[in-house]
Amino acid sequence: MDHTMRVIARICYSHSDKPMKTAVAPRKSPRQARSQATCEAILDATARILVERGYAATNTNLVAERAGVSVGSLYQYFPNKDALIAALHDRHARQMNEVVEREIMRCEGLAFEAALQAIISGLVEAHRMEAGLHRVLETQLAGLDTLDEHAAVEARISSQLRTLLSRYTDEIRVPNLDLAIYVLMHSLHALVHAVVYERPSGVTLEEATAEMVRLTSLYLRTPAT
Amino acid sequence: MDHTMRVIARICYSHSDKPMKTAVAPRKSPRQARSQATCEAILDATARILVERGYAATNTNLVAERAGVSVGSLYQYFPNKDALIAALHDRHARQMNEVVEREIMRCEGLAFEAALQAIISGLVEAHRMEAGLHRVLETQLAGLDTLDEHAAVEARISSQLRTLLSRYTDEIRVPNLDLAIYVLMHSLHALVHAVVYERPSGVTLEEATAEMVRLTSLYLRTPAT
Amino acid sequence: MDHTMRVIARICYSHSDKPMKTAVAPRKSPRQARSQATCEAILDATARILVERGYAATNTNLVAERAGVSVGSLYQYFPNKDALIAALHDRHARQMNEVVEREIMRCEGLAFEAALQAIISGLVEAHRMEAGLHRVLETQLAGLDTLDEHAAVEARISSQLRTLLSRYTDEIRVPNLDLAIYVLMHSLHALVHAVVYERPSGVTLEEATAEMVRLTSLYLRTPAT
Amino acid sequence: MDHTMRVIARICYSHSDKPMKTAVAPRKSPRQARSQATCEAILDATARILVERGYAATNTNLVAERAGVSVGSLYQYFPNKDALIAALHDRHARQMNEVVEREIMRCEGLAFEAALQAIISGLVEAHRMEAGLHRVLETQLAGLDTLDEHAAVEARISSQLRTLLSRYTDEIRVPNLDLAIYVLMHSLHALVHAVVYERPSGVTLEEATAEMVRLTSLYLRTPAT
DNA sequence: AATGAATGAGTTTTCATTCAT
DNA sequence: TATGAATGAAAACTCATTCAT
Repeated sequence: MDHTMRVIARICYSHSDKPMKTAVAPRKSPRQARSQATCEAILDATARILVERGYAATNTNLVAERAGVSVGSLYQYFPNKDALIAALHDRHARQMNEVVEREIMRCEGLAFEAALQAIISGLVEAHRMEAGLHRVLETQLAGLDTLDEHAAVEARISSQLRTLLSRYTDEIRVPNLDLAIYVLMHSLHALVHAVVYERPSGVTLEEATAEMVRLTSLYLRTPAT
Repeated sequence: MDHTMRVIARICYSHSDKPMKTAVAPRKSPRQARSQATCEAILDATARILVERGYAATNTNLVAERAGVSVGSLYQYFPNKDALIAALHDRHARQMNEVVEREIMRCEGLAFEAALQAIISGLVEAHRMEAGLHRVLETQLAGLDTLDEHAAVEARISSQLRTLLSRYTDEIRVPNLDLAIYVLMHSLHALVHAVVYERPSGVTLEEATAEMVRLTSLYLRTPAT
Repeated sequence: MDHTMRVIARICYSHSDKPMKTAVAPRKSPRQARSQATCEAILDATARILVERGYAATNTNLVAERAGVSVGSLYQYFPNKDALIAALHDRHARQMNEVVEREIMRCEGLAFEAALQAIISGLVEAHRMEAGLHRVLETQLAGLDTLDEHAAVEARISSQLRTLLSRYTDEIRVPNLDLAIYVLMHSLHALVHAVVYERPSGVTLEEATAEMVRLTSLYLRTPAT
Repeated sequence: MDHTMRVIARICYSHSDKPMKTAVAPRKSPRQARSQATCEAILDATARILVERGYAATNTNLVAERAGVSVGSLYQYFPNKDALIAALHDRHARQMNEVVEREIMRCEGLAFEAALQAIISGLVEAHRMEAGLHRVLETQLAGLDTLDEHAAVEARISSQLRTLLSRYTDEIRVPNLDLAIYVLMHSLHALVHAVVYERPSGVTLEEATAEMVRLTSLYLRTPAT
C-alpha cells in the first residue's frame, strides 16, 4: 500500500481490524445480552473519563466504577488497559467510518464543487459526533501501537477517496495526483479539527467549510505554471 | 487578542511565558554558574528520555540519574514534574521561535513567492532541529496546562506573520485575511509535520516544500469568484 | 500411634482420610453416574495443570475450563480450592497405596533379599506412575493441612511394612527395629525420589535399585559391634 | 560437572553465586550503614513470615510492614518478590555453607568413624540453626529458578566431600564411589531433615546421629559380595 | 443441577515527593 | 546546597467464590 494513500485515513483517524468486526468481542460466549451491554457500558465510561480527565488520569478502577461494574468484569472483557483503549479506538473509528462512507455514497452524480462540499461537510459532521473523545484519542494516544491497525482502514478510506476524485479527472489539473492527495489529506485533517475543536469566535461553521472547499478546489483545479 | 491570530503560533507549537523569560529560574539565588549548567543538564536529560521512552516512562528519578544529579537537586530547580516538562516546553519553543524569527527577518525585500519559500523552508528546518522531541511534546503532552502559556507566544508569532503578509497586500487577493491566515496556519502546521515526520518514500523534501508553497501561493493569490 | 511408625507412610507420601474413603463425595446425591465422571474429570484437570504450571498458576477457573465443566459445577463437587487439592492428594495416595500393597502381597514366601528387591522395585514403579504429579504434590504442597490426614494412612503402611519385616526376624540384626524402620523409611523415600526424578546420566534404574537393596540389606543384617 | 557430584550439595540445600558474594547488594551505593541494616531487616522479616505463614501467604506489603520499612524501600532493595526470596535463599545457603565448611576443616586428622561422626553432626547443627526457614525454603520453593544457582555451590560442596572421603580410601570398599556418594547424599539429606524436623518422641538426637553414622560407615566399608 | 458472568478484596509494583544528613 | 534513602498513595491486574438464570 502506498504511503501517500495510506495517509488519507488520517482524516478520520480511524483504527480498526480488517473486515470491520462488529464489536470487540468478549472472550468467547455466544448470545449474551447482558454481556454486550456491559461491554458497551465499559467503553462508554472509558470515553467519558478519557474526555474529562485525559489518558494519564484514566485508571481501570475508575472506569469500572463509572461503568457500574466491578474491576473484575472489566478485565473479563478487556485483558488489559491498553486493550480497553484500543477497543474504544476501534469503536470510534467504526462509527466515523460509517458516517464518512455514507457521505461519499451520497456524492454520486454531484458536480465537482458540490461533491467537495458534501464530503468536507461529512468529515466535519463525523468529527462533531464525539468531538471530545476524538480529540483525546488523537492527541494523547498517538504512540500506543495503533500504527499497525491503522494500515487496514487507511486502505479502505484512501481507495474510496481516490475513487471519488477519479470521477472528476477532467477537472483536476494537479501535476502529481498522489502528492496532491497527500497534501490534501493532511491539510483537511488539520482544518477539520481546527474548525470543529477550536473555531475562532468570528467564524461560522459554514464560512469555514466554504473556505476549505475553496482551498481544495483551487488546489486541485489550478494547473502548475 | 484575536483567536484567529493566536492560532498562528501553533505552527511552531511554541509555549512560553509572556515577555520571553530567559529561563525558568531556579527557586532563588541569582548568580550561580553551576546552577545554570545543572538546570540545562536536567532539561537535556528530560528531553532525551522523553524521546527514547515516551512520556509514560519518563520519571523524575530517571531524569535525575541521567542528568548526573540527585533527585533532591532536581526538585531544587523544578518544584514538580509538570514544571519540569513545562520548562522543557518553554526552552524548545524559544529555540524554534528564534529560528522562525531569524527566517522572517531574512525575508525582507524578497519577492512574494520567494518569501513564502523562505518562511516555509524555515519552518521545516525548525522542525527538523529536534524532531523527536517536538513530536513527543506535541503528541503526548497536548493537554497539560499549556493552553494559557500558548496565548502569549502566539501573539508574537501571529503578529509577525501578519506583518510579513502585509508587505505583499498587492498580491494577496483573499476575501478575508484573518480567515485565510487561520486556514493557512493549520494547513501548514499539519503539512510541515507530515513532511518532517512521515514523508512517504517517493517524495523528496524539496518537492514537498515546493508543493506547500504552491498551495499557499495559490490560496492567497486567487480572488474569490 | 507411634511416630516412628507413622513416618513409614512418607515413603509413598500418601494422604488420605481415616478409613480410606472411596472418594471425596460430592455435596449430596448418592447414585449419579455423571457426577462421578465429572468429579474425576475435575481431578484429572487439576493434576494436569498442577504438573504443567505449578501450584501458583493453578486456579479454579482454569481447572473448570480444562475439565470441560463450569466453575459453578466445580464448586458443587469441591467446597473450595483446598478441598480440591486435598481430594487430588487423596486419590493419588490411594493409587500409590494400591500399588505398594499389591507388591507387598506378592512378596509372601520370597527370600529376604528377593523381598527387599521386590518391595523397592514396587516403590519405584509406584513413583513412576504419575511422577510429575507426585513431585508437585510433594514439593509445592507440603504444608497445606495434610498433616492430619497423613496420620491415618501412615498407620496402614507402616504396620504393613513392619509385618513384612517381621517375616524375616532371623535375618535382621538391628539393635533397635523401630529406629531402623524410621531410618530406612526416610532413606528409601529420598532415594526412590532421586532415582525416579533426577537420576544422573551414568546410572541405570537397575543399578540404582540394586544399590538401594544393598544399602537396605547391609543395614538390616549387620549386627552392631 | 558430574551430576552425581552435584547432588551432594543437596545436603545443605545451598544456593548462591559463584564467588560467594558477601551480601545481596542493594542497587548500587557505596558505604551505607542504614541500607545494610534495612536490607537485613527485610530479609529477616521475610524469613519470619515465610515460616509463620508459608510462601502463598507471604506478600510484599506484609514483609515491608513487619520489617518496619515502606513497600517502596523493599522494592529499592529487591526488584521483585522473587528476587527477595532468592536473596533469602542465598543468605541462608551462605550461612549453612559456613557451618559445614568449618566442620569439614575440623575433621582433618580424625579417624574415619570419627570424621563421619563430625561431619554428620555438623550437618545436623547447620540444619538446626534456622530449621523452620530451611524447611519452607526447601519444600515450598523447589521450582523457582534455583536450579541454575544451585550448580555453583554444589560444585564446592561436592568436591569438598569427595576430598574428605578421599582421605580414607583404605577403608572405603564400595564398588562404585560416584554411585555411593550419590546414594549417601540423598539418604543423609533426608535423614538429617527427619532428625531435625520431625524426630519421633522416643529417639534422642544423639541416637539418631549415631545411627546415621552406622548406616554410612556400614555402607562405605562393606565390600560387595 | 449446571452455568458462567459478576464480584471485589487482595497482590504486586511504580514513582512523585520529602527530609535527615 | 546537595544528596539519595525512604515514603506511601495509587494503579494494574488476579482469582476464589457467589448467585441469578
